[in-house]
Amino acid sequence: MPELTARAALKREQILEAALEAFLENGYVGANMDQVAATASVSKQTVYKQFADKEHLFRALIVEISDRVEDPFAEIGREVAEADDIDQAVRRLADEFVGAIMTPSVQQMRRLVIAEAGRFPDLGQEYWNRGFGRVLPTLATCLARLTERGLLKTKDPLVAANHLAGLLLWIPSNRVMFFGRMDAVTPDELAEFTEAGVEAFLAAYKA
Amino acid sequence: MPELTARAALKREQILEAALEAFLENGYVGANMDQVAATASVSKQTVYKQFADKEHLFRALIVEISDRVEDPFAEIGREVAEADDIDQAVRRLADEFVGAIMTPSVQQMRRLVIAEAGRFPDLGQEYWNRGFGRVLPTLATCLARLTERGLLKTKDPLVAANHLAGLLLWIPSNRVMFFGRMDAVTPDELAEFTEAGVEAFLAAYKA
DNA sequence: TTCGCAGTACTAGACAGTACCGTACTCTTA
DNA sequence: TAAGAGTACGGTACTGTCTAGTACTGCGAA
Repeated sequence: MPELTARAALKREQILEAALEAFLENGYVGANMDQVAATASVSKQTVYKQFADKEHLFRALIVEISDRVEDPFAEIGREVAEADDIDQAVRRLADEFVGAIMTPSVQQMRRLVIAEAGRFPDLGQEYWNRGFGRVLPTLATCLARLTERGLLKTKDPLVAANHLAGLLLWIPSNRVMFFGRMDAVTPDELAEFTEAGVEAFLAAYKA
Repeated sequence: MPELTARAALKREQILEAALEAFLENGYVGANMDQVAATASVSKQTVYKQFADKEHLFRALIVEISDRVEDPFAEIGREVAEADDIDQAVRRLADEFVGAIMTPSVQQMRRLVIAEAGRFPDLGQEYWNRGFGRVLPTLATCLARLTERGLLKTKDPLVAANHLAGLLLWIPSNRVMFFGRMDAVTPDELAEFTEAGVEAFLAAYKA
């Protein structure tokens, strides 16, 4: 990546933001470069100066976004790992987890990446590795510590982390994916699903 | 639907088959009607005689496919519901379930429908209702019977069915969705995931 | 003056959908 | 059996539209 002037970097941000909107709405093939330039309040020349072509723009966007995935569980995971009330601890973990994942922006990106995984398999893998691939081990570390402290019994903490994710997210995530709308799951339902998932997880893994 | 001659019905099948291939490969926008006609060994005229336009073809395809989803669990569910060894019963159920869902054709359709759920939300819903929406209650009925017989303890069998699905499918399904290739999960891994999921389910729900 | 960019016009190609022609099959009538 | 009418279809060419990417012009800031 060559050095960019502050001005150019700003334009770049605008373009990426506009591209995100366009790709989310219409997919890779359906997105329109004229539209991207217009939404970014930038000329096409500027777009093509920063990104060689549509594909490069798309790839840069996915990488950029997946880099943004800050791991919000590093801190929470550490806290929860030292809690004494295991029911409350898992419930807290689950709430934070579901709250972070069942977000419009995350779900939309998820749908976009899945949609284009046939065209760009490497991007799907990259997004996975940088997204879930970073969060799950954090979760697992937390579960491992709780196991160490005798509050849980997990044979393989990473598997347990995946099971927690599956119990919590399978229903609402599928609903959002297939129905194409975030409001396919109401906050009340989400809370119910979460509670049911927590109970099942505790039943399976509480020491 | 007007009556079709045997001849026309055959053409229709050829077209749908070709369309399936094209849409799976390139998505809705990327699929090419010339290509569809060519693959079906049919003229464009014939395509447009049977289907008003690209959108109608796509909709017909999705409905057709989701109608084909025969419920293979009606029988197996009944058998398993009367089994005496609960570990073996759940394991059997899980194997059949995973075997039926983690299939190239099912996974590809799933990816296609999710990819186009933004453009055709009603189709996503339809596919869901006719696919999982039919299989899950069957599973739930089976779990309910096992609960009745004192082998499991499920508060809400439908929730339990969803939990079983989440435990079994979350990992491999995500892998396939994001990596865009079926071979993102080897049969060995799939067997491991299934076994781990069964154990977690039994730990949570065994009476 | 020079550089970067907005605005716009342009090029080349792709593709949905239509039109038309010639052929082959089917069904009717004698 | 034969002829003729109607119909489905393959093949192909065509139209209109859309869009990725390029080129050019003029303007405003350093």
